[in-house]
Amino acid sequence: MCNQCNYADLLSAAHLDATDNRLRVLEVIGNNSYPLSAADIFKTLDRTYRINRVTVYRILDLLVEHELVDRISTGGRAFYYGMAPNAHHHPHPHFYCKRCGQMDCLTPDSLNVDSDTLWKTFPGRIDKVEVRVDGICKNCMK
Amino acid sequence: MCNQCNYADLLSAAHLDATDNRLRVLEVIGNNSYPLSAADIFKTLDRTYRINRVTVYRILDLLVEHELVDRISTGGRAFYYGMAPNAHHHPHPHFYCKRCGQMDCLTPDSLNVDSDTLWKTFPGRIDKVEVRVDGICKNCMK
DNA sequence: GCTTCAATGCAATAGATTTGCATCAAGATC
DNA sequence: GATCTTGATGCAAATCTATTGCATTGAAGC
Repeated sequence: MCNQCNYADLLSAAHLDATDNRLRVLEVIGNNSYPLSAADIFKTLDRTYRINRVTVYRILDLLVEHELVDRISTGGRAFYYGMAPNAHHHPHPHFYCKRCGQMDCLTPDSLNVDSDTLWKTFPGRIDKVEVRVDGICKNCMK
Repeated sequence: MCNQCNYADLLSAAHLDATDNRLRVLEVIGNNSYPLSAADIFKTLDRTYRINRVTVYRILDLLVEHELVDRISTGGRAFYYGMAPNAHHHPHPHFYCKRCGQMDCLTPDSLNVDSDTLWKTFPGRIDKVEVRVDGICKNCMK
């Protein structure tokens, strides 16, 4: 849950019009404490405002392209979406439960990843380093 | 390319019959220097021996389940498959080029990941830590 | 020889995402 | 004010990847 991000500002800083749909998608992602799938986001929005599934996908693509939102791969088939790193959101690893499909955010320092050397020496362009822990969550262990 | 793994031994150590198809799938994965998609593996095999796509998927599931093969997520839609960590294969991060879809192995120490604390303190079961670097590869940069 | 069972093939289906094309509304232009 | 343009959206169909259900086959055990 983020009380610090102003979603309209984020959009305009990325030179994107702040349409109702874009704001709503961004709010759903930003107000959630863990990443969501496109289907989750669609379902959440569609309960209140009628919106098309494809519109959600297109907005997600746009937000990812403009680096407002992070597309996170899971151990499953669907991508999950969370806020991209910015002033209020630091990069952090995720935990994916392969039993229930829930994805959680781990604290930025729960895993210590030193990628400095790679960034300096890699013969290509690095956009991001994704760290994901797979396993079974506490709830599913019971 | 692995000259050290004996695939029949790996299978029997996992209590799996060493059928021709299983051996071939394992060989394709083990003899390749970077992870392959199920479609890649299928195409490679089907050129020489007629095999069904579903059989490839089923063998991959089996090998992943028995931890002979690692299912690796990419920044794209398909999973890629590489040898699971064993005596001759150490865990290592991967690089995924989002332009050409090629996935490369990075050296185990190109990124320094310290996950000891997490393994000790995490309130659930951890199966693996996947580290993936996304970007554009040297070739696609030209 | 007969039974059993795992491995495989084939066809159909599922799930996530993308594409093509139509529509609509807000501005810009005349 | 009428027209043109453009970006955002909706809807239907297609695509890609993976999975499921059911039939077949072939070797091992009896």
